[in-house]
Amino acid sequence: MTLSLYDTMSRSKRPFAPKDPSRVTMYVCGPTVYNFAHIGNFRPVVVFDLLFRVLRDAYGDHAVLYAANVTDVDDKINKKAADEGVPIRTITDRYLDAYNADAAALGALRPTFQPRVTETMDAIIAMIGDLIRNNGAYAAEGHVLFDTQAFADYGKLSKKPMDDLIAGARVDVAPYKNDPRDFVLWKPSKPGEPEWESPWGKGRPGWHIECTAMIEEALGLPIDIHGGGVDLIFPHHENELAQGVCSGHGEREYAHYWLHNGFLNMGEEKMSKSLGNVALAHDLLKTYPGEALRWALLAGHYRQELEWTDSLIEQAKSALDRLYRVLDDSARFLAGEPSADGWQNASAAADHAAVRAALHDDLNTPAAFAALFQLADKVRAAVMAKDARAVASGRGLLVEAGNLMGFLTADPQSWFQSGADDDLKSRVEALIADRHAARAAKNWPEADRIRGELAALNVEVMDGPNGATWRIKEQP
RNA sequence: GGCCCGAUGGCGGAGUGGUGACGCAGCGGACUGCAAAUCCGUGCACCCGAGUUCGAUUCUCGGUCGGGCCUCCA
Repeated sequence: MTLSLYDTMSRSKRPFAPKDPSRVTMYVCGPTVYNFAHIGNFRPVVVFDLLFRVLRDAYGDHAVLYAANVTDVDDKINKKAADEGVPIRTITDRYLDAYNADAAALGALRPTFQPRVTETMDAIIAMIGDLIRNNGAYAAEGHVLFDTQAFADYGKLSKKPMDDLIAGARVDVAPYKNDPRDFVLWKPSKPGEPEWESPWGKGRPGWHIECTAMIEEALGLPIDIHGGGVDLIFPHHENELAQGVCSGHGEREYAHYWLHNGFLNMGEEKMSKSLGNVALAHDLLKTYPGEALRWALLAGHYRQELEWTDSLIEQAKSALDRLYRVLDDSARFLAGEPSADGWQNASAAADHAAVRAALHDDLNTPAAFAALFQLADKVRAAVMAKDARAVASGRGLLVEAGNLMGFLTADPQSWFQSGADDDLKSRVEALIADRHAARAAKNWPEADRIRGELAALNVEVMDGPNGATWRIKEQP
């Protein structure tokens, strides 16, 4: 089965072929760690995590190398550290930990490499040196600038004609620039800012060169896939590409596939911290299960824009509830049956294959979800038909297909009872036992009174043939 | 101004030149002591105009509307 991916460079969907199937490389631009990241920052995290999983599924876990960088040199970090009166590293470590915790809660696997700018400084300086030697960059007044004239293909990725880059845009025109489009590779630090020794004086790297150098060091150039948000196409990725090619480090190649995810919008407005309509993943995770947020982030195709609303999250939660209910019901049914005999449910296997096929079609998550539901329906039907081997096989396939996407990783019971502590659980179990007794005595008013009491605890009880089950109701 | 993307039912959201995915929500029924869950059934759409075609939501052109980038936001 071929994997097809939409490549921004060619503006078309094309079959994916890694340069070396035993060593598939992917790089995605990661966070600047100066605060908790908002949910929009996690769209690429989840999208490219899904791609990471699909690649591992296709080429083998150890054949895929995924690097996502951490920017830990930045003005906002400096300011935060100054405000709190703590070392910069304290800030970056703190928010990197928080970021990784949030990403994990959203079901993202840890990337193979997570390079930091501060730990890649030698490679950055070396690459700048190579660019100068290759006549791709020049030093001026303590700065080193990339010479955009030196790269004939500059603007190719973003499809921007060179002339238009000056005509319409307000480019920062500095006296030390040969051309307004030239961008900084190295610059002097301001007083009090972190600085590193370099052949061009003490200073710090420009943003774009950091990523190029981190790719080079973590994966080696060229790479198979480079990912990030659409907003990074220009100037960031355009500049990365120029640097990578002109440095001569990748046989004049950089990335074979450029993938870009669409923006996440808050209601009508673009989501950004300056507008104040921030939804931190850290906060959302207190209210919603990580899988529900992950589902919501994958509800639309990754290249489309996505409106982030409460309704979207609730629909995602309800969709997952349905799947977990099938898992729960089928597990209860199977509990009283002999263990599976290895027979395979061919119909369910076809749906399982459809999930993978949908993902291989440029990560068509909505189609994958549809196949997941079809598979779930078959498991449900097998439960109703009391066909134990069909249930066992189908359920296994459902879990496997869900896991491929980073879903259905929880035990169904804990999914429905998430948020309940042991104290609440024992109280609920006691009340359910009481209610069971009342129902056995056909004491309906008492049974309903207890159900009301459970409802007051935000617990919903469901009577089934094998006793009552319960779950935590929707968060208020 | 330049470049790029999008417009599908109450909501989210795929896809296709001709039998109207999928999910959430709604409605009717079954089941249930009543509910919930589940099952059966059901209503609801392809921005506008022109063209190509036997036939267009799907292709082409033109509009309208919305969004993104051109400013170290994923």
